[in-house]
Amino acid sequence: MTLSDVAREAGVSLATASRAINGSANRVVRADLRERVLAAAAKLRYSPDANAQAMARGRTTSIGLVVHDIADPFFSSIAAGVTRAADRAGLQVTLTSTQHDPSREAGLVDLLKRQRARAVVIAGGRMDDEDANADLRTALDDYRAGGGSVALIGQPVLGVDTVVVDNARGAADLARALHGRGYRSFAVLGGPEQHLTARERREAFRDALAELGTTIPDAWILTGAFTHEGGEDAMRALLRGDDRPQVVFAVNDVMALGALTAARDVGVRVPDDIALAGFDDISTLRDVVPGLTTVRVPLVDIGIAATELALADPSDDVRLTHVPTQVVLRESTPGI
Amino acid sequence: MTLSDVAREAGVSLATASRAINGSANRVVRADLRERVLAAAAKLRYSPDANAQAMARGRTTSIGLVVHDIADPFFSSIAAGVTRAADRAGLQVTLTSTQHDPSREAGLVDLLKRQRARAVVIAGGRMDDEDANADLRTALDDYRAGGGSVALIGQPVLGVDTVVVDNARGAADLARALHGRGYRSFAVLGGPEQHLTARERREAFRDALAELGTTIPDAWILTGAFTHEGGEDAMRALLRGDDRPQVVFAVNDVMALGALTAARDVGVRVPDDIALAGFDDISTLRDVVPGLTTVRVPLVDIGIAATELALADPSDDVRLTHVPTQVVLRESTPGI
DNA sequence: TTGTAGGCGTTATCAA
DNA sequence: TTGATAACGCCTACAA
Repeated sequence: MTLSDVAREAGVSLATASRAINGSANRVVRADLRERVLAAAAKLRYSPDANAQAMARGRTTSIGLVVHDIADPFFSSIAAGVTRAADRAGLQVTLTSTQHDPSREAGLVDLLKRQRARAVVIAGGRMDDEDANADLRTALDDYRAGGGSVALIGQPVLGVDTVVVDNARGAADLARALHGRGYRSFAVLGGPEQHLTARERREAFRDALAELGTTIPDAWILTGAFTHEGGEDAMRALLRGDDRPQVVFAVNDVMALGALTAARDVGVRVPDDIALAGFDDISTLRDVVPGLTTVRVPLVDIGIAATELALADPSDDVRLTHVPTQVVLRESTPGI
Repeated sequence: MTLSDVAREAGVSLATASRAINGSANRVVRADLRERVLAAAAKLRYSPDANAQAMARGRTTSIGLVVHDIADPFFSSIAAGVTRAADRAGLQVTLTSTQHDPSREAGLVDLLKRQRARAVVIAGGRMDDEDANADLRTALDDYRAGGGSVALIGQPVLGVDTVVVDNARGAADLARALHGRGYRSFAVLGGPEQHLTARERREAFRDALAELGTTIPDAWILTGAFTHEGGEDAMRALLRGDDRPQVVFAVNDVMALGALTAARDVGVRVPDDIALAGFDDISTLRDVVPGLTTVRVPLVDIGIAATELALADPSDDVRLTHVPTQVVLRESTPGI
């Protein structure tokens, strides 16, 4: 079962067996000996102990991933990218989830540090809340002090390498595209006040419209949770008003889908009575009718990019990988 | 950084430091010493090395999960259950993916064996193909010989503990429910010929109808991939025919959604022109219109159940956890 | 209750 | 090229 058994069976020393099996760089084993070792290993069904190897080598072969909810298509697509990139690099992925509680991120990083994961990818967007970020920052500094590397997906606010989604550009492009289709009155389901991704999209959308001479009334910039339910609630609140915008922009697709549910519930038709747009282009949209206008974010690629960033040679300065977005116009915003 | 450092800092032996920090069962450390050790650990920002602990203890704290595609809502929901159960048990999840290639399962189990994962959960259904299963069976036997435990989700064909979904019952219930709504002509998008889950659903559906005196013509039992595209292709083929059934049963929701796409493409309305039903009740359905009739499979619970099964005390005989299913009638099958 | 020391399975250094 | 042997960081009899 152990390498010693293999060595004995092959009649060589432990060291030789080790070299024969992992093909250590400069050290070469005579062909016939290697054959014997390999044969012995096969015969004994030897399986190297990754933990022991990790100890001896001083590094593991695993990379950690932190998400809020793996069942959310946003995160599961990113996870698909991470697993693919890790696989290519010969690494395993340790999946951890906050179960929607951002304050657990720091604890998960600590956990991953104990595993001595080589790198960690954190997939949730940041909040504009120094206290909330402080714990995570400490955990990350700690982790990096131990030799681990980190990549964030979202905003580069923690001094570590980050895959930055061009939210502002995407939201502005979307605003212009909708304006181009003739819309002149807008509402925004804006997500949590302090959620940076939500904020970037919200504000860029508003500002781009302002440049075109269209103002969104404050009452039509609603806040709420970054979830399906959050979108649903916000939409319901919006539709309770006397007046109604021509088009609603939800700062992510999941919220937009919640808004769609709410609209249907109260008998408001999309896009006949009100148009709707989201952000992310999650895979779920493939099956949604009417097709939802959105801004495509290449989620799988982002997972890959983050993994590669985290696995790259350490660098002194903070690296940023910018990811472009692309407006995708569909039936939910046919135009006026 | 290491426990020795902590021990030195606290002025105690390595053993005492170890006991103070992990609170080893029967051995008790005097309060003041424990305090000192804990203080030293905190001061030095000590983080136990999980790999070293694993070596010394002879067991790791991780559990492996094998899926075909983490971005598929079916698997990501199961993964959510697995992570939740693992979290509760104080374990980490190592996520591995075959990227849709079932023949990679055996290799992933070998990998997990090298990691000395405590338990492995395999989430893909089995095929009726002894050759294909042989490799996996060998890998699993090997893994279990090394002390690992396994839980399968699907069919109990490999001699290991399995979470068994009552596919036959669900499909039969669905058949009866549709028959009860007045449908008398049916087609089945049946998935891969040898895929056991697909087969169970397909055959039980057909048999239940036969008992009610309704026969499905062979030409209307189509095979194809177990995917969105598979459903789309099969539906397209079906709709090319001169005649058309009243209702189509796709053996899983992802295929049903593909079928929906195909129907829309060729201008066939669901449910006005043709009714449609799926199986699984994946979370995506929440946002699909018309609401898709399906058979609910509690995916998150299955993930939890499989994890608990894999973590349970070893047993000599094969354990099966049966999971009930439930027909959910929605607008896609309003009845005749 | 505390400390000493051996062992977990590999890798890697250093002689031979 | 091969083989002893000392790490790697921790746990746990066994002794004190």
